[in-house]
Amino acid sequence: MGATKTEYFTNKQNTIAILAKALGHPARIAIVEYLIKVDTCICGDIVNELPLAQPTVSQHLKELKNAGLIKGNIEGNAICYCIDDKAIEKLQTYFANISTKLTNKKNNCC
Amino acid sequence: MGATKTEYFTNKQNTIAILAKALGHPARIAIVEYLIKVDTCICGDIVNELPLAQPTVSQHLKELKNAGLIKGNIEGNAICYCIDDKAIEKLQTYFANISTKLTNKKNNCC
DNA sequence: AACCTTTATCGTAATATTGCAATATTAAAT
DNA sequence: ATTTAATATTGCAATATTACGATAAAGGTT
Repeated sequence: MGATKTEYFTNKQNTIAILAKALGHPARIAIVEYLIKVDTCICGDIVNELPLAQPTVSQHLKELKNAGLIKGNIEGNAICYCIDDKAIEKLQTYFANISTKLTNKKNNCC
Repeated sequence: MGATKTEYFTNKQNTIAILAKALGHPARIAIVEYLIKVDTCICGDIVNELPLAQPTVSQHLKELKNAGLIKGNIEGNAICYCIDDKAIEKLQTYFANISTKLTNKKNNCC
């Protein structure tokens, strides 16, 4: 075996898991933070920001893109990457929600 | 190779990545959601809530615990699991923060 | 003590991830 | 047309994850 049994879980659970998994690597966190920091789509230059080889960075970008966290537009011979706001918003809403639920908890914890 | 180069990234980036990674599986999302839903520490019974074998659930619980997302107290022959509020709060703050940054963006996107 | 319940660990198979050198692709520049 | 620059893909080795049967450990119950 060894393959995640996605079919046993809800769409929402799978969606959040996919987004979380995509951010489950420091390089991909660093990429997302960089894209937010520069406050614009960035064409080129992401590779130079990371301490990893170009193919490795390309692969991380691909995973972020597959998860829907970033978008990439071809711009000449470069590619322009930006954050996909919707994905971040999904995560923000999700954690704000469960955080609220925790605050309202009776806290009858052992 | 194949081992994550954590030493190349900041502590904060690694911390968020570890938490996100722990939530990067629908079973672990389901466990966290269940712990929040029941609004108390749950002693036993988590295995019955999931469509996975007991050793698999035990392993997922271990990973959530290692990442600091849940706490487990031994209670007789059962174990009492609860959410670790601090970890959820870390994630909530993190995403609220980058979400705000995105909203304030000039949006000079390609 | 013998038994049951609950949870953890071991061992193992299947699969996925991480990282990079080598190479390919694409499009602009000369 | 050739070169240059940016990014992607391929192929591969090392490692990690996912899942579960079998078994162990720990603490109640009878």
